[in-house]
Formats: sequence, structure tokens, C-alpha cells
Amino acid sequence: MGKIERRKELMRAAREVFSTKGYHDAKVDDIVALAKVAKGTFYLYFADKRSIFVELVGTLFQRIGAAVLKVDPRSDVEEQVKHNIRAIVAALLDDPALTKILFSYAAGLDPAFVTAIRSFYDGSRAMLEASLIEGQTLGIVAPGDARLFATFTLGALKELVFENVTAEKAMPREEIVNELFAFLQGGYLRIGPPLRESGPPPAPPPPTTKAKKKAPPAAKKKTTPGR
Amino acid sequence: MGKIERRKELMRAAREVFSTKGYHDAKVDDIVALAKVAKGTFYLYFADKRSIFVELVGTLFQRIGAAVLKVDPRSDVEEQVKHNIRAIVAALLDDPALTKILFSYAAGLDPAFVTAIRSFYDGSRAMLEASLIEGQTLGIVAPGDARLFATFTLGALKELVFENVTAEKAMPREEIVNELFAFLQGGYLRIGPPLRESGPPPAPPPPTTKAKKKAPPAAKKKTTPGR
DNA sequence: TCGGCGACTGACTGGCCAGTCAGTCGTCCA
DNA sequence: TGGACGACTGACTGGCCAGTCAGTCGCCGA
Repeated sequence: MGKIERRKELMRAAREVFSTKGYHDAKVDDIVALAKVAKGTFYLYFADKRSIFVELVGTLFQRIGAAVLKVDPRSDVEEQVKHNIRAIVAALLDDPALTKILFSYAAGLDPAFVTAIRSFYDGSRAMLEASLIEGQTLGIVAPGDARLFATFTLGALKELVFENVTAEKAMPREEIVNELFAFLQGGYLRIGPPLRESGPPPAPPPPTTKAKKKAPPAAKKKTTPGR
Repeated sequence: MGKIERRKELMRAAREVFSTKGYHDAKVDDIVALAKVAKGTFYLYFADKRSIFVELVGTLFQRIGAAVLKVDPRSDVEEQVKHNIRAIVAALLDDPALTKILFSYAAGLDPAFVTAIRSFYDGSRAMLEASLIEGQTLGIVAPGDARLFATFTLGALKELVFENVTAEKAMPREEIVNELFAFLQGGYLRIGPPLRESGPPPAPPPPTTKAKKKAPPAAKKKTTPGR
């Protein structure tokens, strides 16, 4: 087997082991066993356990960065925004193993914990979902997949809280509350067809649709819009 | 020092150490050093390292569960929903140390990694934020804190992807894309005042405002609404 | 045919740390 | 006064595992 293939094989094995056991519980012995080589061989290809992980993660990030495009406001914005969402989702879902480690809250904790924590989240989500379904029958929640609504809500909430807990200076709590509420109420994009169930929209100011969208580290140029 | 205080002191120290170093890198020796007791003492109060962590997390979850109320659709729904958001946010922000571990992606990884991963997220968020600001000048993004919009978006995206990567059977990707887009576009709550900048809303079906909202594990009764 | 080389091997070591336990110390009855 | 008891101590051990390195193996060119 050539050096290139052996290296790839090791990365493949590592990806699988990391995703199953998490970074800490993944032993180099597990990786080499899966790749069917001796432990020493691993160290011929990677300096240490950390560096193979770094390489794995770096590759994923690069794929995401490369897939996202700066939106050109002069053409179909909705399609472009969707393209970017699609690209990110694809990059991530195509590497479920790594995604799992990266996004898994509390990765590296004992499996028993991860289970406990996840079941709390799942319980919360189920509860919220039930409420949303009830809300839909009452007409105060838009029609659509309530489970997804619940997922979005929890995701936005977690991220918001995490950011505030990590940042040096947190925002005023009431502002946090109001902003999240407003977001759940009306999103923020003001393009495309009217809201899920509403009638005709009030149409925003300029008819000139312009755009935006994420573009990780590897950014593209293009900033033509006359701000 | 009484047994109760000693125990509390150990938990206080553990919370701090865990939040600083993450679960794996937190050594029992660190905890006892901070609590100024000998290692043996730790084991007089807790069976092992895991159990003190479980206790810490359990307490937090309980506080959250207790703070959230089932929304009564007969009175001010907006205020009740906000109350719940507020309660959750408060419970979490009041224990930043634990929240950090729980929500920290990749908790337990080497600090160097955590840094790398976070900087990728931060870069992504900044990029998205810039795009959103541009979108605001063009009128296709609602006025408001662009940074928050970016945070919400990333949070919802992460959660969605994580769920799909974890679940046995994932949703069709195009559905994922469309749902997330729709969410960013219009949120889902259909109560309260009109959207941030829009004119008069089309007013949903029943005028009887009814509600919903999460209520973790410890749920409250009350399901009066005639579905 | 030999020796040089690159790929690979796996037993071994060194460090780390969770958890143990024999022993100290002060206090409070009897 | 002594001895029983509960709280606490910290040196020590046992297991685990990342990383090492002396050595094997097969191939190729001289």
C-alpha cells in the first residue's frame, strides 16, 4: 500500500474512531487496530494523536469555507442564500462522524453523561414541540414542522446563551429575551414570498434586492454594493 | 467546618475547575487544592469524580425545569413566553461555569483546539454579520442587531445539522434547506405586534390568543385548550 | 549476493492521575 | 484519663496509554 493510501486509511479509521468514542476516549490503539497497522506506523504518518485530529477538522472547515459564496444582490437572492445553506449542510452531513464530535455538546464526556445530557435536551425539545403543536391549532404558531421549529428555537437559544456566557461583557438580559422573542416572531430576512401563512406582505423599502450570506475564513472579494 | 459546608465548598471548587479546564482536564487534585482539603476528603463526600459532576449538572437542569411554566393561552401569551425565555436564560447565566461546559462544543478537547474551533465559528459569524449589515442597508434584512441575527442563525443551523447527523434517519436535505430559510424569513410565532418593520399584519385566524412554550422534564399540568 | 533503504512492527517505558487506606488529630463523654 | 469516634490527611499503588525505538522484512540496484 502506498504512503498516500496508508495515510488516508489512517485518517479514515481515525475519523470513525473519533466519532464513535469522542476525542479523549479514542485511543491510538483503536485507530491502528481499525486501520490494521502497528502502532509505530501511526507515528510515521502523524506526529501525535492531536495532529491527526487537527488535520481532520481542518479539512472539514476548508470544505465548508470553499463551498460558500458571497451573494450577488443583483440576481436571485433567495436561491443564493439557499445555495449557501445547502452547501454548508452538505459539507457537514457528508462527514457525520466529524460533525458529531464538533457539535456534540460535552464531547469527550463519559458516554453515560452524554446520554443524560442529551436526554434532557430531547425532553425539552419534545415539550416545546408539543406546545408548538398546540399553538398551531390555536393559530398562534405558523403551520409547518413543529419539531423543526423546536430545534431551531433551542439552537438559537443555546448559541445565544453560550455567547453571553463566554463573552467578556454580556448583554442586558432583558434585551436577550426581547431579541430572541422578536426573532421567533418574525425572523429577519425580508425577501421572497410572504410568510408561511400570512397574506400579502408590506413590501420592504428598496425593490433592488441585494444580498448577504456567510463565508468562513476563506472569504471572497466582491463588495460592489453602493452602501 | 460542618459536613454541609464542606460539601458545598467542594462543589463550588469543582464547578470552577470544571468550567476552567473542562471535565477531562479537571483533576481531582485541582479541586481539592482549590477547596483546601486533602484528596482523601474529597472521597468522603463524593464517590468519584464523575458523581460530583453529575450532581452539578443535575442541579442546573432542575433549576431550569422548575423555572419554566406552561403557558396559559387565556392570558398574555407574549409575556408568558418571554417569562420562560427569561427564566431559562437566567438559570443558565447564573451558572456560567457549568453552562460553558455543557454548551461548549468540543468541551474536553485540548485548549488549543477549542481555540481553533471557536475561531472558525467566530470568523463565520463575523462574516455572516457583515453580510447581514449589508443586507440591512439594502432593506432585505430587518433592522436590528445583526450580530444577534448571525448568532441565532448559526445556532439554529448547528442544532439542525447536529440533529440530522445524530438521528437514525435524516430528513431530505432540500427540506432542511427550505425549512431553515423559511424560519429565517418569518420565524413562526404569530402573536403580538407586527414584525419589526412591516406594516399592519394580516391577523391570523382565531383572535383568542393561545400559547405554548417549553417545559423540561418536570412538566406542569394544564391542557385546558379545546383543540 | 549483498548491503542499503524504506516501510512497518510491537514490546516496552514513563508519566499521569483516580482512587485507597493506614494513620493523625481533636473532641466529647464516662 | 482514656478511649471511642468522626473528620481529615497525603503518600502510595495500580492501571492506562501516548509515544519510542531496536529490530524485522522484502526489494532493488550494483
